[in-house]
Amino acid sequence: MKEGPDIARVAALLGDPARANMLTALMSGRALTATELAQEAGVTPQTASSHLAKLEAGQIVKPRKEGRHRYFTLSGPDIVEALEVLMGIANRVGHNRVRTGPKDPELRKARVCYDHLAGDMGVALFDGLAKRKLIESDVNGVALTPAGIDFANGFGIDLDGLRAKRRPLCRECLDWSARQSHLAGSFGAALLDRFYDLGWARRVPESRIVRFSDAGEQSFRDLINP
Amino acid sequence: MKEGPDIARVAALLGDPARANMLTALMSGRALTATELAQEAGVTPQTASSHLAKLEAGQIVKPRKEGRHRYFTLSGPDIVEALEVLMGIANRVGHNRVRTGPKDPELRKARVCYDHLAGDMGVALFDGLAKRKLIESDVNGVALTPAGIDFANGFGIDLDGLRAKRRPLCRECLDWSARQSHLAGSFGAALLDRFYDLGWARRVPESRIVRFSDAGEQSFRDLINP
DNA sequence: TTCATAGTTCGATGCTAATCGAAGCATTGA
DNA sequence: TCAATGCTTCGATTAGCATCGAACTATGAA
Repeated sequence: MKEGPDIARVAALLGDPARANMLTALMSGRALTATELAQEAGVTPQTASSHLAKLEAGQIVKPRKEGRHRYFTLSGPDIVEALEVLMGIANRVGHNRVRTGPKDPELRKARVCYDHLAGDMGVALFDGLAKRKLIESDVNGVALTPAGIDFANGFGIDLDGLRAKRRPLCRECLDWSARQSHLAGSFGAALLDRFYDLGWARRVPESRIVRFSDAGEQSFRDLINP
Repeated sequence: MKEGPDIARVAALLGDPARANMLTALMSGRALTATELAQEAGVTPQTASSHLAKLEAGQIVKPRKEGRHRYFTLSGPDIVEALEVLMGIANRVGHNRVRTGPKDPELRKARVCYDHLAGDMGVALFDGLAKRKLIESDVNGVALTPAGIDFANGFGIDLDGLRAKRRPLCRECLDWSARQSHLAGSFGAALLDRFYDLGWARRVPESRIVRFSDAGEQSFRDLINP
């Protein structure tokens, strides 16, 4: 008999198109209701309910009851990690969904990865901050330099507040479309929040796309390439 | 319509018990023949052939023809990464098939997990490095401390060379015989290579067992418990 | 109370895929 | 040439499961 963790059981849960669509939608970081997830997956509420029951039993998602809604979130960061790795593989071997809609180019350019910026602009942000020596990447991972700390404070980010949380400040996250690192962690999330607040960009509803205004994109370019 | 990489297709390939068994066996890093993989998976050669054809079409494994054998290997380090992440999730949510660990005591003591050390000694290595504060583990994973970087350089490991690769330097890999973490990633692999080079240990052919010499084991104990 | 919405359960259906026996190639060795 | 081994293809069987219509429960609003 085989020993060890039963990866087939977990992988099978991620291996159904409808469930994969739901989980991908949850990577936006928002909690979604059962009905919303049904729409995301393109199935009826009954089918979605069956899938969600399976995902819940397998502890892939966590439900939270609120009024007559049930909101679902991913059960942990390891799920996000697994989905990202699988996306990387699917991308490498060319398993892309055949019908690449009009959204695809926008998605590759700038999208939200859980709560931080990914896509070409996410990678550009990471590289730009590194080139300006605001972040520094050593064997431990990424960290803010002293200059980076000054920058963050000047940019309106409450670093002390972020540090109080358990979550790491900076973290690399591999981008499936660009195949390079972008900036994750609470600092990465805070940066994206500031972009929203400054009006540089906004979320396109019902998708993971982050759309920059012309002026916002110019400001962004100035930021990373002064 | 949905956009992005088709993770369901990849996940479904990993989501069948027979295929998952084969892939887990290939994590030993050795190339295995179709018949060997059939035995590992506990299915007949015909069934295994069908599975291998699917895995090959999905570019999860790579075949290499040699005489009248076909040797299979995993198609890339990202596959290993995916399997490791899935193992971590499966363990976290308690999806274990485990009743008993590896029966062979030697296998339980020290074996290779793809390319790094697993088993009791793998766990001891992880704990020892942590106790010496050479590695540090936070919510997002493991990382080398500054002292760890010095140690690695002094131990003959080319960290800059390792970092040039896309593969993560440090990663926790859950040990299913000891049920604790051992050290994976390129640094974990480099450590095991050094053990071989230093003559501390060698691979037992035709198995995943790593056999330490008496002197080698003593040096290993000194390393992790100075 | 009555109606509307959110979500689930049940049952039927239909499709996919895993499995293995039997037979067929292909390579190697005698 | 013949036999043995490694592996694949074919065909039939089976089981699981995704799907949805219909009916049911629960919450909230009028």
